[in-house]
Amino acid sequence: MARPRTPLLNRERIVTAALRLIDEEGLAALSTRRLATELSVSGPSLYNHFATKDELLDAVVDSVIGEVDLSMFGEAARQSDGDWPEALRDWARSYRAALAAHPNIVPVLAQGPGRRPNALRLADAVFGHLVGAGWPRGQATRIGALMRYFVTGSALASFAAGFPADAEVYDAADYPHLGEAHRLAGHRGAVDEGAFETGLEALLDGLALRYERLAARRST
Amino acid sequence: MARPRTPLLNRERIVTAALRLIDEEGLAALSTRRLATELSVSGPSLYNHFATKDELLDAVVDSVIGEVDLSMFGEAARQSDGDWPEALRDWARSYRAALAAHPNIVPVLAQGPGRRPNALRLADAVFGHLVGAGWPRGQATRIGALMRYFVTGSALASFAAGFPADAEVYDAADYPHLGEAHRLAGHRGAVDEGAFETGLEALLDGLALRYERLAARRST
DNA sequence: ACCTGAACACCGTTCAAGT
DNA sequence: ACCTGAACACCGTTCAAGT
Repeated sequence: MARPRTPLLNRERIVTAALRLIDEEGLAALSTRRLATELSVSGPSLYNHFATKDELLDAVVDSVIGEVDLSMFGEAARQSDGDWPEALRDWARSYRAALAAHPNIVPVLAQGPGRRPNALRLADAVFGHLVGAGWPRGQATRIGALMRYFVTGSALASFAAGFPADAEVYDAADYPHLGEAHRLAGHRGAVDEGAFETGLEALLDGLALRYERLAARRST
Repeated sequence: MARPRTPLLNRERIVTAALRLIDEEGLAALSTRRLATELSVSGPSLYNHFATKDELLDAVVDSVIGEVDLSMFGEAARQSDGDWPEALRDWARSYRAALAAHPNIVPVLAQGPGRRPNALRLADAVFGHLVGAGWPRGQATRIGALMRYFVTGSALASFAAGFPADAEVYDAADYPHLGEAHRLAGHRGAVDEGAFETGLEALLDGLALRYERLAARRST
């Protein structure tokens, strides 16, 4: 065939197929040869669109981050300083939802923004909003970091599904308190969602406490 | 050579060498052939000690979890109900330290305990202590989950090191608030440690608030 | 410019053969 | 029981050749 009149591939088609493969069969299932087969081309064809597999993975990761809603950090939203917990809450939920839809790529994404535009935009929006709300820059950095820790950790894997549904695993002599652990996997959605929401609200309450202390110190 | 009089390998030697390879060159660098070369044997030799590469990885993961201190959950420590935040704080620090020493294996470990004894022991100790301190079982499960979310997220990768040290990356037109982000990587330890400690204390404060509400409801 | 097949240095794993 | 070399079906990537 050689070069066709209209190209068979483009970056977007490749990224979409790669993400689907990662979602359905895991990160390890994404090989350039397998992906090429999926796209009905030969293995080396991909190298006309991405220099390396790593560059392709970068594009996949940034497309996932692009799904995170940042609108709550816009100018219109920043009317009053006290709004930051609401913004952070809405953002964290959207962030988690975007990542949890593609858990197998989270370990790559968690390495940080690197030079990926969508990831840098996200970091910029969060940091800018917190500083605008009155947080000192050093604190704003830490809050951005700890929120990423919590969200990536909660999207990386289901807590409930990490416990085998087989009751035989939990020998009462070895694990006296895990007698019901085999039932966790059956309530996967509720357990994981509940843990995320409890953690998020606890974090926001704890941060609000620190924000009040800051304000009190400033007014003296 | 064939079978030597004293075995060349055992599971412990293999696990130690595998963890070193993962730490120094990343999870992708761990191949059975490479590991065998490192141990001065041929590739297939490893299969006398582990059925698959996955089984070997499981052993590596559990050896890392085995480093987490659980002594704060012992009988002696559970004198009074109000002690749970201190125990949780000490445990979270030890948990994070153990994982952050081997960040490249965290994605594997974050999949949950599976059938790994040390991981199950850890889950059992945390859950048992929280229930013993008066938390309802459902809440105790969520707290165990959210703590794992936060700790694995914070050990998975450095937040600071995720931002390239190259100032050119942060074009002011695109990222108006990231003008200093290139300096983050230089303060890697302080930023990551600070974010973890801030997040941990905020979480514990937020949870203490909920614990008080629980106690208030019970006494009415 | 964009695709192909052939080739290189790798993988995980199986298996028969050795002691 | 524990190691070996040979073999199988895979990898990521390069490159010359085609249109």
